[in-house]
Amino acid sequence: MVMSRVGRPRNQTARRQALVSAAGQAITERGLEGLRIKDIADAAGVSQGSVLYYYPELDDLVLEVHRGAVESFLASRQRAYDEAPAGEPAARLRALVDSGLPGSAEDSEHGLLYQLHRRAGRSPGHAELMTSLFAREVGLYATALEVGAATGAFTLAASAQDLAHGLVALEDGYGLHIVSHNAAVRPERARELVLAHARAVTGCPSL
Amino acid sequence: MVMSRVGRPRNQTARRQALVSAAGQAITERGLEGLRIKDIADAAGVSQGSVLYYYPELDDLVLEVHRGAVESFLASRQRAYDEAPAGEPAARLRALVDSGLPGSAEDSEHGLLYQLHRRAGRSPGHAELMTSLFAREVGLYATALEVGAATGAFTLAASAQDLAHGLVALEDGYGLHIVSHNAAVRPERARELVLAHARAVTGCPSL
DNA sequence: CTATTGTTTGAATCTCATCTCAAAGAACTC
DNA sequence: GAGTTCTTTGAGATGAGATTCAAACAATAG
Repeated sequence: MVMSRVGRPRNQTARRQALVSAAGQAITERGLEGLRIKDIADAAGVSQGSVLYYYPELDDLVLEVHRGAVESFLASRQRAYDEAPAGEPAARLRALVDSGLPGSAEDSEHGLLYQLHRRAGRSPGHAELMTSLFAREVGLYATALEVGAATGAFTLAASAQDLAHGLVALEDGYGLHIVSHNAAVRPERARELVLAHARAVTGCPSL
Repeated sequence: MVMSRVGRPRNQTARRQALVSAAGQAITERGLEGLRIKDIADAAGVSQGSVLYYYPELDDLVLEVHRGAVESFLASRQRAYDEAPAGEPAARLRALVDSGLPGSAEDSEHGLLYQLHRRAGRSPGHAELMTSLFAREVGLYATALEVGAATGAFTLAASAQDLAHGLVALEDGYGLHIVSHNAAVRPERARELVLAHARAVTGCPSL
């Protein structure tokens, strides 16, 4: 007798995706600390019971939100890089810098990411996501730097890896202050300072 | 008739100080999200009622914890700077870098600070503290850089202010990853990279 | 000492979000 | 259509923590 395929295997993945999106919205609005099942349910237009049906452990849902935010952020940076003219390493590096800093204190994409990163200190899963994000951002920068060095546009002051590390860390530092409403770190100024640093380590004046 | 000075004006400030210290401990142990009045009371060795007696608004207490953490952190950096040999700008700068990075993922002083900084996005009071901390750290670095430039030990690649900004942001970026358990950012490596950056912008090989 | 006000406590109460669950509804197989 | 499983709901149980409060206690003035 065959284990027959019966019943109602609907669009679990679609529902889950909707819940992840709704949870991201709820976190953006009320913060990670004040996150309530009700908010997620409301944002998704379903009942509280449904949320629990798909995610008996809320932490799993939050982890999915983090994963989604990381992937979408990386995709948007990759896109920014790809859309800049391939023949101009400086333009591509600039595109990376622009895509890596929050545009304002209320930038919701960056805001959500920083919120979720907070959990990394206490949750290995979140730490892993943050580690992966960092490594892939470093990879993006390292590629951009190496291409520039290969074409002669850049003269690297150290290994592409190390410089890429520094750029990502610098970005993260400024980004943290921007989303934290540090009045002394205006987005435009942060952008200038990161670019100045990039200029210094690549020896490329046109940055 | 004189408004007579009667009653029991005891050591309110001492009690408050004790509560602030206890709250800092509780936050370190359980995180800002999981902070319970009971934890604070236990850490301070008093009843829950006493905590509310002094801080009807828990937020006020948390803000005091933040203020205390900022002041003590700045004092320790100032001390590190002062204790390094006054005649050696490179040594003083190195001392600043060392005091600005968490020694490990479990560094409780840095961990507490990053925890508290999280509130800055939603609370003006916390944002102000973070802004003040940043400005004063920039001041420390700027002084160190200017002294070095004045004595000829450093050749600054840009204004001391801008370079100091960059150093603090870099530190914060690495610090964030360290306390977040990003496995790719080891404290020792972060220290090396910050020093390399300092070396690059000061032109001082002995850093 | 006594009155007065500051301090502390712990138990009772309130609040609010999570968790549980039985029943209703929906899609799919046969 | 009948049977089966998946899905959704909402109301009530549960529970953790905040808040209230009256009573006990302490220190100081006079």
